[in-house]
Amino acid sequence: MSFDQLHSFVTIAEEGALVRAARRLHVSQPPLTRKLRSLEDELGAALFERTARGVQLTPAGEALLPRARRVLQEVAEAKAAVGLVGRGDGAKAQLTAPPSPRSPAR
Amino acid sequence: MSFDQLHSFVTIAEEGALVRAARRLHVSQPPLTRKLRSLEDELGAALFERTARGVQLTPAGEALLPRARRVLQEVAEAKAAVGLVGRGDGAKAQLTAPPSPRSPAR
DNA sequence: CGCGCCCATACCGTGTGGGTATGGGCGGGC
DNA sequence: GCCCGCCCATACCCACACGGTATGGGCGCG
Repeated sequence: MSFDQLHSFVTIAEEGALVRAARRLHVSQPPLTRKLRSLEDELGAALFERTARGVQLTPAGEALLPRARRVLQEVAEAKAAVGLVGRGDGAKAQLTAPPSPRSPAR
Repeated sequence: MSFDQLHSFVTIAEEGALVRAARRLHVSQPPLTRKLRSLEDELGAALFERTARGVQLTPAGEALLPRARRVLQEVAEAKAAVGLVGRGDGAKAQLTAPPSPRSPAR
């Protein structure tokens, strides 16, 4: 699985149609069909019902959607945190101890 | 970025050496070198210091490590949730409303 | 001083991902 | 009833990325 797949999934869910999501993601529709298919395949469950007017979330899809959003957001935060620390800003040094549930003393 | 990259990063951090991580991940060492390099490149910061004895986390790497672990765990939970719902288990239907920030579920 | 451990690079083959072109189904307008 | 537009699926092709093997260079330790 990749973040890209999750991002595609979220966008498809928001747009309600593959073609619209494809336009918003600046890709063409066939790759999206494949990506979604591979994701469903990997998860072992259909995430959308295909209709003539677009797609609609299945229960499995609705279960995944909020989690996918959360994951994507956390990744973005992680990137930002690393960026701050990595570029050597002393003032942000405390970010090295992130707001994680429990800090596993490595 | 991919989950695979994050997983590799975490394993490298735990093992303290690319070769050991490679063995544990059932891949060879060169791909790991590249994967790590591409991750560092994408983040714009070095995550490890390379030494003759292995690798050592930089501040940026230490900032990323717990976040990476968290992301990976959330992905695993998302997969599990979809699996339960998708295979049509009515009893787990309430999983469609996922547990907020973090659940000590597991 | 040699040996072992570890990371980096070079090179190659395969697999995956994206793009274009095309087909089929369904609903709405006339 | 027919035509047109929208949308998803498939087939085919090409390029990039990923993984593996082989090899080189650096450093610490006995």
